[in-house]
Order: sequence, then structure tokens, then C-alpha cells
Amino acid sequence: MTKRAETTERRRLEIIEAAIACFVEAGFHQTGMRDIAGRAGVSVGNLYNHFMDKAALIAAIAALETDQVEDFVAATAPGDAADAALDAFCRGYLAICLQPVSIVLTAEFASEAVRNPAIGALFERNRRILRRALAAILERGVRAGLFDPALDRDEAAATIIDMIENLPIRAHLQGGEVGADRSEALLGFVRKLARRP
Amino acid sequence: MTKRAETTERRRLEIIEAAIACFVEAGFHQTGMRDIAGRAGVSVGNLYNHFMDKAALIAAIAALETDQVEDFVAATAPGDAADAALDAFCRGYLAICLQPVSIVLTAEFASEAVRNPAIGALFERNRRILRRALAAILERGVRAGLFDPALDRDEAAATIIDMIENLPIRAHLQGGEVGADRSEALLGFVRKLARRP
DNA sequence: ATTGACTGAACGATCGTTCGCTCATATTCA
DNA sequence: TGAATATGAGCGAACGATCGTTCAGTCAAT
Repeated sequence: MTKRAETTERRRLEIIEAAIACFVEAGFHQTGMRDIAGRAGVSVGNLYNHFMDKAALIAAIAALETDQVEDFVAATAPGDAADAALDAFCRGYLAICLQPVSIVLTAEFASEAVRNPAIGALFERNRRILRRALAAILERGVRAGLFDPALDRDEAAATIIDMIENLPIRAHLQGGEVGADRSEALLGFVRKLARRP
Repeated sequence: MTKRAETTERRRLEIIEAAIACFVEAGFHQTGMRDIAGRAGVSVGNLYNHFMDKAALIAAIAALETDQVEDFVAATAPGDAADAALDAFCRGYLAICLQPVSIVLTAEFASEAVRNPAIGALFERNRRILRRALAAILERGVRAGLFDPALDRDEAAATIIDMIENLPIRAHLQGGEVGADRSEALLGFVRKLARRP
């Protein structure tokens, strides 16, 4: 890669990070291009050399999240026992969702996705990656006789992911923290949901 | 009530309903006061005779939701057996959340609440009413020996409410509907979560 | 005679985006 | 290799549109 292309990519990332910071603080629609430019230490006009428009910036952030999710899913070892894998998946994804960035952006993306199909597709794509990985763990557990054979794997996976994503948001709204007790309570619910009757 | 006060209140409701319709279509921050005024068949200036500002309009909608939630909670008969009451609560609240208005507004309020403390307080108030009612049902079930005594009533109640609220949103994003199968799957998860081991 | 619902033009601020411009770097050619 | 050319990152003023809000004025109900 040439030196020019390197600095361009670095700048691109700087802009994305500035945009994330702004969106977290103020939300998509309350953040202006001038806010992002100012935070990134760049002119307004230059934003448009790196991104077609504001929507492209939002999409780039969603794409960055896809990378993070794919890395996480790839790191969940498929060799472990299913019950241990389920625990590891929940703990790992909860750790991701507990980041302040995630808390706000998840809520922000969700509300945007409900109305904006383009964002909705990107959002749904991330969810599908997670859902499939978790459903595979559940399937493995059912085959091993660990989990309830009557379990609807896909629906259960989607429900568990929702539970994990919502815990930090809920805690944030109640003004509290997600301590070890709450994490363990969540894990208990998940285990109970998967366990055979 | 005088005739004047009557028409004023009717007008106030018309404005709120117009605002809801706009917010559902476009979201809080993409909806202008002119959009609301136009939809309500009223001048922009007149909006400010009924509501201090845009935030007051949003708050009024949240207050309307509080009424709906309180009515629902009051209607859940405390005489029923706890397991039947749990079913009824879930089905009833799911029916509320399945309304298109709820789907979008729930997501919209959640993302707004994360950042805006005033809205967050209103939002959290509605959640608390629901949480307490459901926690009471769980408590009754535990006392009757129907539910798991080790259950964290509050945390379980909050989790169940999240599950119910998220099912319609998730289905909407996936482009599908919430049929009887999905509703029943959700109910199964809830029962499993409450059941004693 | 007084009140207050109602109108719509107007205000200043801010929005996303464009555009003419400069300048450092990369590429091409003598 | 050195000079000429092409490229695109970067700037910031300016554009038209739209934002939430105000206000002087009208008119029907009290």
C-alpha cells in the first residue's frame, strides 16, 4: 500500500471514530456533519471525500460492528461442550454489549432500523450471524442430550440474544450497573431455557 | 366542563394523535412541528397553545402510554392462579406490543430514553409499573409452590417484559409476522423460566 | 368586555451538501 | 533521473432547505 493510501485509510478511521463518539453522545439525527468534522479535526468538505453522505457514515459504523461480531463468533471454540459453549457465548456477547458504545448504538440502530430499510438490513445481518452461531451451539447441545430436544433453536437463539442485548440497556435506564449478580441471573435464565425438562 | 374546554381537550387529543402518526412514520427528530400541524389540520402556532414545546408533546404521548399500561395492569385479575395469571399477562402485553404504533414507538422511546433523562424517567416509569405487576404474579406463584423459589422475581420480571417487547420488534426487522407459533414459543420460554427445577 | 383558541408570516439557527480552490503526493514522460 | 502532469485529500465559505419557536393580529365563545 502506498503512503498516500495509508494516510487516507487512517483518516477514514479517525472520521468513523469521531462519528461514533458524536452519535453516542447525541444520536444520529442530532449530530451534524460539522460536529463530526470538528471532533475529527477535519473540515466539513473533507468528510465528503471519504464518505458519500451521512448515511454512508452510519453504514460504515454498522460494517465495523459486523467485523467485531464476526471476530467474536469465530472465537467461540466449536470444540467445547455445548453447555460450556453456551455459557462462553453469553458471557462474551454480554461483555461486548456492556461497552458504553454498544449500549447507546444498539438502541440507536434498532430505532433507526425499524424505519430505514437500508440500516435495517445491515442491522439484521449482524443479528443473523449471532443467531446462527448460537443456534448451532443449541443444536449441538440437543444432539449431545444436554438441551431440550423440543427447543426451537432459532427462536431460542434470537430470544437469548435479545435478553443479552437488553440487560445493559435496561440497567442503564434504571441508573444501575450490571454487576456479577445480574450477569449470573441472566446466565441462569439462559441455562434454564435450554435445559431439558 | 364548558363547551369551550371540551373542544380544547378534543383538539389536544387530535394533535397528540397526529403527532403519534408522524413519529411512527418518521421518528421524533425527523418529524417537524409543521408535519404535526398539517396532519392535525391546525396551524403551527396553535400547537404552542396546547403544548409548551416539542418535548412536551413527546411527554404527553408517554403519559398516554402510562394510562394504557395502568389499565392493562389493573385488568390482570389478582384472583387467578399464578400460572394462569402469568400466561394472561404475557398474552395481554404481547397483544399491546404487537400494535404497529407500539413497535415503532417502543424502539423510538428506548433510543431517546438512553440519552434524554426526562424521557428516560417517563419510559422507566411505565416499565416499573409492568415489572411490579409481573413480579407480584411470580411471587404469588412461588408462594403457591408453582414457581421456582430460587427465582429472582424482579430480574425475571424485567427479563420477561423485555422478551415480550422485543419479539414484535425482532419480527418486524426480519420482515416476518408474529404468528401463533412464535407467540406460543415465547410463552413456552417464559413458563420454563418460571417453572421450578 | 374579556378570554383564549387560532392563524401564518417571520426569525435566527442549523441542517446536509456543494463548490472553487490549494497543495502535497503519485505517476508519466523526456 | 528530473521535470511535467494528474490525482485526490483537504479547506471553508456559501447554498437552499428546514428546523423549533415567536408574535401581532383575528375571531368566536364566555
